[in-house]
Amino acid sequence: MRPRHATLTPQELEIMKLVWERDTATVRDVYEALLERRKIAYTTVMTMMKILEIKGYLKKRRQDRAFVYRPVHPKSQVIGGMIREFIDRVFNGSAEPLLVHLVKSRRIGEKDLEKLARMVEETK
Amino acid sequence: MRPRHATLTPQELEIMKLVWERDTATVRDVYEALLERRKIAYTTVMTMMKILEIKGYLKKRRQDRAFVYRPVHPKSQVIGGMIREFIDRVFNGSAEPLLVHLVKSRRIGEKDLEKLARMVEETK
DNA sequence: CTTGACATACGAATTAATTAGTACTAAGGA
DNA sequence: TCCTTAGTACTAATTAATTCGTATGTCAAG
Repeated sequence: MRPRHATLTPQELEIMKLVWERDTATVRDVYEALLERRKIAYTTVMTMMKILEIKGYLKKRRQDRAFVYRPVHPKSQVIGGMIREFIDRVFNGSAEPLLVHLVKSRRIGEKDLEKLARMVEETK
Repeated sequence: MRPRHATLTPQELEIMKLVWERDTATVRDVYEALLERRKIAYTTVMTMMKILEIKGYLKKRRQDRAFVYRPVHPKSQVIGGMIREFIDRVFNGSAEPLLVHLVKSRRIGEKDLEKLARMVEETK
C-alpha cells in the first residue's frame, strides 16, 4: 500500500499557492484561476479543497451561500516542511549535496552567494 | 487520473540509491539491503526493479540464473532531474527562494557558503 | 531421482491521487 | 410561481504506487 504523502501533492500545492496569495478564496476563485492554465471541472476543485481541509491545510467558513477557505498554516512553514522532506528523502537529511548540485548545474552563481552571505549576517 | 511521476518515487529512489552505490546489483542484493531497514518481500523488490527497468532507470543482464541490474543513468543526472522538478513545482523554477529558506532555517551557514564560493571559483 | 533452495513470471489487492458526473438545494429574477 | 444559476454533497472511475502471493522452472546436493 502507498504510504500517505506527508507533504502536499503537486495539485494540492498548486491550489494552496492560489489560496496563500489571496489569503482567502472560494472554490470559484480557485477554479477560475486554474481554468486560465488548464481545463478542469469545478467539482474537481471542490473535491481537492475538501481534501485539503481534511488534511488540515485549509479551514472553511460559510459566507452567504458559499464556503470561504483560508490557509491553516503560513506558506513558509508548509514549504519548509516540503524542503525538509525532500532533503531527507533525496540526500538523507543533509542540505550540502543539494547546494553542490545547484552550483554545478549553474543554478546558483556568485551574486546569489553574496546575497545569501549578507542574509546570514543579518540572521546572526 | 494521476499524471505519471516524471521522477523517481520514494521507494524507487531508495532502490536506485542501493544500485548506484554497488554499480551492479541483483534483486537479492537489494532485497537484503532493504531488509535491514524494514520488512519487505523478495517479490516486492523484484516488481519494483522490473518497473525501474520499464521506466528506463535500470537495465538487466542474465548472469547464471539471476538477473544483474545496472543503472542506465548516473546518479548525479537523475538527482539533478529531481532537483529541477522540485524547484519547478515548488518555486516555479527559481532556485533562489529555496536558498533563502535554507538560510533562514539555518540549514546553511557561513562555512557552507564559503565552500560554495570556492566551488564557483573553480567552475569559472 | 527426488527434494530443497532460489530464481523469475504473472497477476491481484490495496491505497492515494486525480478527475468529474449527478443529485439536490436555495436564491433571485422573469 | 417557475426557472435558471450557483452552490454543496455524494459517488464513482481511472491511474499510479506499493506490496505480496502463487505458479513454475532449474540446479545441485543427497
